[in-house]
Amino acid sequence: MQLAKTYDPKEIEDRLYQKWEDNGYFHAQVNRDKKPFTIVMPPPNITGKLHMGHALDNTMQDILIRYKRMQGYEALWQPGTDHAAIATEVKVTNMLKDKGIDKREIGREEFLKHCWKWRDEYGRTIINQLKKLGSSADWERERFTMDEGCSDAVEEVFVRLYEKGYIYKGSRIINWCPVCQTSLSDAEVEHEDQDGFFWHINYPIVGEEGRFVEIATTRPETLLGDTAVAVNPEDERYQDIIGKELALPLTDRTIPVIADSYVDKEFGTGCVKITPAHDPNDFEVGKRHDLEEINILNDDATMNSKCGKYAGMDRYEARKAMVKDLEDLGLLVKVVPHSHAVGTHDRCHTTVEPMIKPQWFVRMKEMGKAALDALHNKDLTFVPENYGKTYEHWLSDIKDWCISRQLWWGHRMPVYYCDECGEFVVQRGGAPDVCPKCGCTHFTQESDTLDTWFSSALWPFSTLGWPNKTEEMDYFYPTDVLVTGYDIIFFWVIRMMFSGIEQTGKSPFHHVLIHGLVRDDKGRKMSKSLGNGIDPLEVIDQYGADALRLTLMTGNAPGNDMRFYMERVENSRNFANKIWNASRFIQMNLEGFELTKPADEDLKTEDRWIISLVNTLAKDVTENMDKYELGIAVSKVYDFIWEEFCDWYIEIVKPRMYNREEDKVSANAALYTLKTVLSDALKLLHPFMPFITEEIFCSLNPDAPSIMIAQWPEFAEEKKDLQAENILSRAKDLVRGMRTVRKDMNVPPSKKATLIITSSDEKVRKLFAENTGIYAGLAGAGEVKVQEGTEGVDETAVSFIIPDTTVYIPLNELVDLAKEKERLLKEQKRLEGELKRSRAMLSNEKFLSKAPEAKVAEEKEKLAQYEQMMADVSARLEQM
RNA sequence: GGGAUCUUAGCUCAGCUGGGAGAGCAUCUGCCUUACAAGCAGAGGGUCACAGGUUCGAGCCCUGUAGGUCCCACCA
Repeated sequence: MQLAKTYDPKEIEDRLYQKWEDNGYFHAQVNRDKKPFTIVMPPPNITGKLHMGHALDNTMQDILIRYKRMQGYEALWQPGTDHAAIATEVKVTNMLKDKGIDKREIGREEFLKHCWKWRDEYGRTIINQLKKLGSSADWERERFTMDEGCSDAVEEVFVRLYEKGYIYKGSRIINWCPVCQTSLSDAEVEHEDQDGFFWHINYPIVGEEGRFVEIATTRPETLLGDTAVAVNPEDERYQDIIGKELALPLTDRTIPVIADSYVDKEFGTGCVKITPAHDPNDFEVGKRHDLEEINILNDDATMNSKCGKYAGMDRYEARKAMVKDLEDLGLLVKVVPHSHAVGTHDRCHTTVEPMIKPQWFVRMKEMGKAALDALHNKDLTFVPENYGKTYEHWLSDIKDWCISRQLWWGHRMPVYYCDECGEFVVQRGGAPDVCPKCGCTHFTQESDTLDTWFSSALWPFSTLGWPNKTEEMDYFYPTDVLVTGYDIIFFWVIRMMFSGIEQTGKSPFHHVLIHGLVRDDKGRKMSKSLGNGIDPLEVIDQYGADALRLTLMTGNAPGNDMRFYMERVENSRNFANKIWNASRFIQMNLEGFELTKPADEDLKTEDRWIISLVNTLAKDVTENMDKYELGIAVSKVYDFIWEEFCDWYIEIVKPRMYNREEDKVSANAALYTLKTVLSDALKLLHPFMPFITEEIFCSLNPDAPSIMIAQWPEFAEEKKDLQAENILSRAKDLVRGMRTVRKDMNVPPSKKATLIITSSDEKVRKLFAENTGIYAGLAGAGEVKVQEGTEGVDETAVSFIIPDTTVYIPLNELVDLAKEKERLLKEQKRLEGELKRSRAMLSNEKFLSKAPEAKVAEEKEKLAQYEQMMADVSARLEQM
C-alpha cells in the first residue's frame, strides 16, 4: 500500500475515535483484580462552547487517564455537564427576549421547560467537541448536576448541614445584581477600578446655625439611607461634635454623630456617612451602634418609595438630581475626581449593589478548618506546590458562603414554609404532611435556588452514586487527581474539599494539578469581546487534534500561563508528519519481507544502541509522568524520535535496507529493531498524541487490537547497553567530523567517499571492523575499510578518500584534541569540587549522626564514583 | 494593605533536589541525497534584570533594588 507523503489527520481521527468507543475502551468498571485510578472531569457549562482552556484542561486529564490505563489500572474518567445556574438563566432569558417573551410573564414552570430544552439542545455540543479532542472519558457514565442522583445528593447535603447547624437563614448584607436580580457570593463579585468623584457635602449641625460637618462620598444617592455620621474616637478635630444631631439634607430626618474606630482620620474629611443598608462596612458599624437600616432601593436599583421626589428614578439618575439639589441648597462643598474600586457582577459586569436581604448561608468556620488541615496533613497536595499557599490564604480568612440565589434554574432548597404560620421545615423527600407548629397541611417550597457551586462541590462523589452506598463509590472514591486552572481554586477546589471531607470523611482527591490560562500571542486573555480567541476546533480541523494537544503540552511549565499561536501548532504538525514518514519508511521496507525475531547475536551495535536508548526513555518518561511533569515527558519522547531514532538510527540502517535481498539476516535484525523500538516510542507518546500513534501502531502490529490497551513499556536493567552507547557516541563525533571536512572541501553529496581506518592496535581495528555499518551511508562514506597501521606512525588514524581529490585526514584533526583536553580539564576541576564536598560531608559528624542512613549510603556511593571518574580523567589527561 | 509569581537568544518560553546555558520560531549558508523541503547538514546570536551574600562552584539558595503580571482585601 502506498502511503501518502504527508500525514492527514482528518479521516483518521474520526474513524479511530469511533473504533475506541465501539470497543468500549473508555468504559471503566468495578474490578477488584485491578487498582482503580479516577479523575472527575470539571463539568463544562451547558452554555459552553469548547475553548482553549477546556482543550488544555481535558488534554491533561486524558493524558493521565490514558497513561494509567496502559499501566493496567482500571482508569475511570468521570464526565458530565453543569447546569450553570446563572449563566444558563441569563442565556435562556435573552433567547426568550429575542422571541419577544418575558420570563416573568410565562412564569417559573414554563421558563424551566425552556431551560431543559436548552440543556437538551446545547448540552450535547460541548461533549461532542470534547470527543474531537480525543478525550477518552467514560461517556456511558455521563452525569448532569441536575439529574436525579445529583439532586438527591444536593438535598441530602443540605439537610445534613442544616441539621448540624451549618446552614442558616439570616438577614445580612449581600451583593445584589440589579440586572440579574439575584444575590451573589463574594466570589462572584469582581472589583474594577472606575473613575468617579468624591462629592464633599455639608451636613448642618442641628441647633448650631451655620455650622456643618463635611463628609465625602463616592455615592451621594445613598445619603437618603444614612442613619449616622461617624468619626474616629481619637480624632481631636471632632471631639466636640460626637453625640450631636445633624440634619440630613434633602430629608426631614436628623442623624447622630457617632465615634467608631473604623474611620480613618487621614482619609477624606475624617467624617463618614453611615448607610447600614447599602454598604458592608457601614452595616457592621450600624450593628455596633444599633443604627436603623433604611433600604432606599428597589430590586432593579431604582429608588424606592422612601425616597420622596426621587422615588422611581434609576440610581445614577437620582445621583445627578440629588447633586443638583444639594448644589442649589449650597450644601455641596466641592467635587474631586477620584478613582476607586467598584464591585461588578462577573457575568454581566453590572455594578453590584450591597443590600440587606434574607438569604441562606453556609457557616464556614469548622469546614474551612478541616479543608485547611487536609493540606497540612499532606492529604492534599498541589502541583505546583506554591498553589497550596493560595489555597491556604483563601481558607484562612473565609467568610460564610451565601448559597441562595433568586433564580429559577437550579436546585430548589428542601425548605418548606407553612402557609398558615410561616414556620419552615427542612427535610428530605418533599413537603411535610403537617406543620409541627400550627398543624396546618399546606406548604410552599422556598422559591430561592442554590448557588450553582453547591452542586459542583459534591461532584466527585455525587457522580459515583452517593448518598447511596454504591460499588462505584467504594471502589473509585476518593479520586486520585483533580486537574483545573488556578482561577477556579476558590470557587471549586475549596468547596469540593470541605464538602468531601464533611460528607464522606475523606479528601475527595489527593493531588490537584494546576494549569494556567491560555493567552493569545500578545499575552492577552482570550475573550469574545477582544475577538482574539483561537477556536480549538478550527485548529483541529486544520492541523489535527494530536498537533493541538502536543502544542498545549509543550513549552510551558505547570501552573504558568501560556501563549498560543499558530506557528507553534505548525511545529507540532511537523512532528506528526515526521513520525508518519518514519513509519512509512519502515512499512515500505517491511513490504514483502518475512520478519522474524532476530537472534541476539544478529543484533548489531546500532541496534543494541537504539534499544538501550528507548529503554532508558521509558524509565525517564515514566518518572516524569508520575511527577505530573507532562511537558518534560513529552519533550523527551519528541527528542528521542526526531533526533535519535530518525536522524541517526534510520540513517545508519539505510544501507542494510537497500541490501535487504543480499543480507537478509542483517536486514531482518534492523527491521525488527525499527519496528519494536518505534512501537515502544509510540506507546510512550500515545497519551499525548492518541490518534497518530494508534494509526501507526496498528499498521505496524496488525495483530494488536489497539495501542490504547497495550502495555506501557517498562524499564529493564538488562537492556541498558553502555558499550553500544559509547561506541555510538564516538561514531557520531567521527561522522560529524567527516561532514565538516566534506563541507570545507566542497564535496558534493553525490560523490561517495571511502573511509579508511588505520590502527596498529588490533582491538581498535576489531571494534571498527565490527561497526563499519554505522559509517556507511553517513557523511557520504560509501565504503569503509579497516587496515593495519604502522606502530609509531599511524597509531590510530582515519583517512577519508574521495575520488579525484584523495585526501588524507589524520584522526586528531577530526576529533579536536584541544577541545577534548579543555573539556577534560574542566571535568577535573568539577570533580575536585565534588570530591571536596563529598569528603567534607562524610567527615562531618553531625551529618553522619543526623542524616538518614540512605542519604549517607548514597553519598558514600557518590564518593566512590567520583574517585573512579577522577582516576579516569587523570589517566586520559596524561596520555595527551 | 496582604499574598503569589515573573525578568534567560531578535520573539515565545523550557531549565526538576546548586556542577556542561537549551528548544521552537525567526535570521544566515549549503543541499529537491531513493521516509519526510511540513525535510537534511551546518552557522551566528545570551554579563541568565541589577547589587551584595552563602559555597570549591549560583540561572537555580539568602538579602536588597528596579520593573512586569495576577489574586485577595472594607478605605467612605
